[in-house]
Amino acid sequence: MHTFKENSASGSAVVKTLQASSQAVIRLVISDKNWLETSAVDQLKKTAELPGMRCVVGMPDLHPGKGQPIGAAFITHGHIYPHLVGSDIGCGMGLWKLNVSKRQVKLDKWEKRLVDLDDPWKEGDRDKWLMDAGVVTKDNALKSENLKLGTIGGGNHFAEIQQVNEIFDPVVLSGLGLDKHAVVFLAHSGSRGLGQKILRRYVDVHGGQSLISKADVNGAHSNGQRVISQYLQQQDYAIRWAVANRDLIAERFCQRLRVKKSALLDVSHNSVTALDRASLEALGLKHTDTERYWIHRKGASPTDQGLVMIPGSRGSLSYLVRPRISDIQSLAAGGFSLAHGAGRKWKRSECRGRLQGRYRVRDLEVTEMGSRVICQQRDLLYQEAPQAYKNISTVIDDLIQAGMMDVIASFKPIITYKTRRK
DNA sequence: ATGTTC
Repeated sequence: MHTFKENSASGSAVVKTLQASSQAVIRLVISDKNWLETSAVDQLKKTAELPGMRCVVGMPDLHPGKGQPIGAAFITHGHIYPHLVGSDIGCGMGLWKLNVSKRQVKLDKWEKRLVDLDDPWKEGDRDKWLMDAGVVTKDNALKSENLKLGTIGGGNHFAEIQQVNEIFDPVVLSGLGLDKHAVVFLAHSGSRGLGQKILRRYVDVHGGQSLISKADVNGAHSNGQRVISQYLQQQDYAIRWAVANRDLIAERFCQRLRVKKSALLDVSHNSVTALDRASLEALGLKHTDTERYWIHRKGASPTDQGLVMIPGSRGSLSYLVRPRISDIQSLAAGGFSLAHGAGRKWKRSECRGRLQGRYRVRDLEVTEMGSRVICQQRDLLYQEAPQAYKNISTVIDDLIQAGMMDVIASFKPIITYKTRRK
């Protein structure tokens, strides 16, 4: 059991400082009523020991990952760690408004129309789609990944048709053109094999080591500046590729459903970016010209990109939220990041054993909310069952209590698409 | 998370 010291500076009982001394501050935006695995905290502490690390913050959806935890923000000075961003560079949430109302959705008919969406997009030119989106590269090895553009992928990725459930801020919601009858499309996907290829290039050479941005560093990392700008350039390409990917996923679904879409937001939760001066000041850090401060987000949404969609598990509500930019001190205490979802509670490997005695495949294909889940992979269906995830309302509550955001509206799933591949 | 593979 851990004992936490309250962070009196932030004035919040949710934000807890685990470690304030030594080189890096460790904080958790996690209340006592939230589920938290010890191994995730151990992983967080381990990353705090990396050279150049200044601040690590666990989000309310923090859970263990492969070496480093998922649902966290990592602030470094002078160092970039590609492996902290992970292989799915640019993974995130895209949200669109559909030009239909909830009563126009015919469940059976729509479900039947959602076919041939796992294979590469053949109805159009993938390279042209990227070109039109301004996503171009001369790197032929990266171009070869374009085959998968417009596909969702596996794991926790999904596409979901949702309806408005509850409205908390009618003014902001109507500003988006949404009312209580609105239907939206949410895509959670990333850069597929592209991000993995980019990460591999750096891990093969540097392992878990950082790329050092220090301009005048000597010795082994004297080419650090060049390596770091290469990584950032490739990362930027992967992020923009992932945005175009989510847009094509939405386009393919809309063509099947014979509806029109209009974009509402697209926010990535896996990336590394430089911290701006105002953020540094809020953290009490000094701005320097020779070395930058970097924020790595792994399963954490940024608070400086406007509205954010935080989905629950499949079969629970998703929340459209607005970061409280007027309270920069609370945002700083929370690592300028929000949760990216509910967060796993159980390991993938243990879900089937825990659930298959109580739930049959048919029980999981229709959720307690009455929504449909299209997932023809039995193991994945169990791995992604709502029971395998934390309670999203606790995650949302923790972020509100931390003073970091306000909820605009909640959304209820109608159809979740995972895969038709057996 | 992904692509490849026993």
